[in-house]
Amino acid sequence: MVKDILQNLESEISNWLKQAGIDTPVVFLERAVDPEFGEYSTNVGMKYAKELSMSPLLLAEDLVTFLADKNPYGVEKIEFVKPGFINFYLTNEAKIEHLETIINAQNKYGQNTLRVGESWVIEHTSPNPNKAMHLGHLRNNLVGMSIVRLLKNAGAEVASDAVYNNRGISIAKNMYGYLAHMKKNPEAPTDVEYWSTHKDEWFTPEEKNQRPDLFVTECYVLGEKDFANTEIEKQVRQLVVDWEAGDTKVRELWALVLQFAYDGINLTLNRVGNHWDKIWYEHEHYQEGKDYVGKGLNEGKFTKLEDGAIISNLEADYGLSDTVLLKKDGTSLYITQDIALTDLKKKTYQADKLVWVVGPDQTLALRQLFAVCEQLGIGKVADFTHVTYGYVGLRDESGAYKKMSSREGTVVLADDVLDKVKATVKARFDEEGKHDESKREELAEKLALAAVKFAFLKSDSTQDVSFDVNQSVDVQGDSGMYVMYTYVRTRSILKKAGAPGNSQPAVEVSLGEEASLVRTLLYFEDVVAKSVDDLSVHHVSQYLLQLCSEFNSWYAKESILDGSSREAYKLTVVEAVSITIRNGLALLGIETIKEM
RNA sequence: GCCCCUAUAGUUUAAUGGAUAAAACGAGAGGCUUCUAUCCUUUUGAUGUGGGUUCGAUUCCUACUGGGGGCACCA
Repeated sequence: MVKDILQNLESEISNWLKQAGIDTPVVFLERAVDPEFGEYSTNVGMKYAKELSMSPLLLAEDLVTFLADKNPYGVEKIEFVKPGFINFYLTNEAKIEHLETIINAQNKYGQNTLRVGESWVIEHTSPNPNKAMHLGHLRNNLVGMSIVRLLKNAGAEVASDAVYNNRGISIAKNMYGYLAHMKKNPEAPTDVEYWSTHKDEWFTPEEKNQRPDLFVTECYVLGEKDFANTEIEKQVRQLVVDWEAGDTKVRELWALVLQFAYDGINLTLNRVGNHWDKIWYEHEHYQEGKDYVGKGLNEGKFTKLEDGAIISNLEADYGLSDTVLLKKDGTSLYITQDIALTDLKKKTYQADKLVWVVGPDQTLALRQLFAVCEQLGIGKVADFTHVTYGYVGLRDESGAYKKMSSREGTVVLADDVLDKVKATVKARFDEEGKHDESKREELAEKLALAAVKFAFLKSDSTQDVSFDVNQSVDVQGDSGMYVMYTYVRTRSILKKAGAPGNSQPAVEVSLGEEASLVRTLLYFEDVVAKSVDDLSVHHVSQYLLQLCSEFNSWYAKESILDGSSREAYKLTVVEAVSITIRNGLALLGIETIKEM
């Protein structure tokens, strides 16, 4: 296998360097940037030249002579070149053997063992219970889920989780908005007591023919507006106090309004294939956070201010600005409950590593949380990772970049974009008269998901992106649609050829037009490994685009089912490409279709 | 004011410190009697500015400029 060939070379190089006097050489063969440099190359010549006081080129030359003498398996040619690179050319047999490796592995191709024995907990997409999911939330989910898949694919134990931050003033605004504005008779009192005995005098989302999350958004917006009125503000704050006191009727109202929100959000999450192993409810553990803060105070790690608030002490050891851990009235803050939750997560899953997939505006808050947890002995900062994802901005007609703003009404909902793409795809099917109605519907939904997911996962998740809704609908070029189309092509060829994988491939050692495609197929596992290291799946997306582009070029030039002696071999190339695309898309959470 | 992130073709995005900075969209030219043209071929065009480290810098350091985010009792 190619893996063994590379490992063998790396260890030979490593041995040579050790003999030459390097204590712990770091050697790895990387993908050569261009076919003219072979399949793999290494820069050890330049890297260790100074330490060995040799010229890089001479070092490379000596090393190549040494390696050539070993006559390593699977290697056609080794050369040293200009600044001091060493290039490795694999034999055609080795490359073709790799195709069989792919076909034998099928769905397992691309799996690795990089994180075996590790236990990870990934928090992502904790829903905001007063909003329907917009593009920012969607990005959070797609990034979070792809990290979960990458780590599982790398052999780790992974739990994904979310927190329902379901207490506090904003929920109370929802509740008030509901009481005040969703009653059927405007004359009815805005009152919890009255509501509790006249519940059917209030609208449900069904009765308003509205999705429950949009219904809640409306409650929130109206409640927020009313909050400006000091009389109403008092009532809303009273709701929080009554909730804390455990008032049954207020709790009932609270549960009802929250359920609307979560039901609605889950419609979107289920659509995109979200999964959580565990949902934490803030109201179940926020009290425990106070105990941790009290413990830290007793141990002298935190400071009590004159007004009674408890503050962190992070300046000296962490260079971080301090934050309040407990309010002067003794009530908890976001960070208070997160301390308890972090400990809970670690204990529940015996987790080695915890990841928070959260927006960049939380960076400081999370660094403070990590540091405080370390001070309390809950875990080490090095084992906590904040994976941020950049903002999703919009582009207006003039091409200017703008943040989404609920105040300006420019928030784009996840479902709206999916629906728009779906409609475009569907219209195309209708036009072409392909498939029956239900098939069109099914394919259009899957393609819309593929297009939108790919659009988000093809670039580095930490970068801000600007999202052009119209461009997302225009599904050409570097897109999920392109990759899917290519996959469908491979399936179509394999289908026409008959059952794939049955005939023993004729190993044809001369490579033709497909040479660069076969070469690219070598790198999938390297790309996946890099994605695991970076916790970002975009390397896989970029790789798939390149693979598809090369496949399509070959496809345009050469007829595959030509009845020639090379046909069986060409089919193995097609099948290897097909499997690689399918497995790559699976890492992106994109389900393939066989026809379109 | 202080802290963090960020700057690549006209636009949207790639590039473990490595070789000629890679694609797509847009604009121009061409290609289906064929395994699905949602495709292919081709032309065009970029590392914000000044220093530094290095054999080698889009990548690391530094200053400046522009953009975004954050800064104690909100979440």
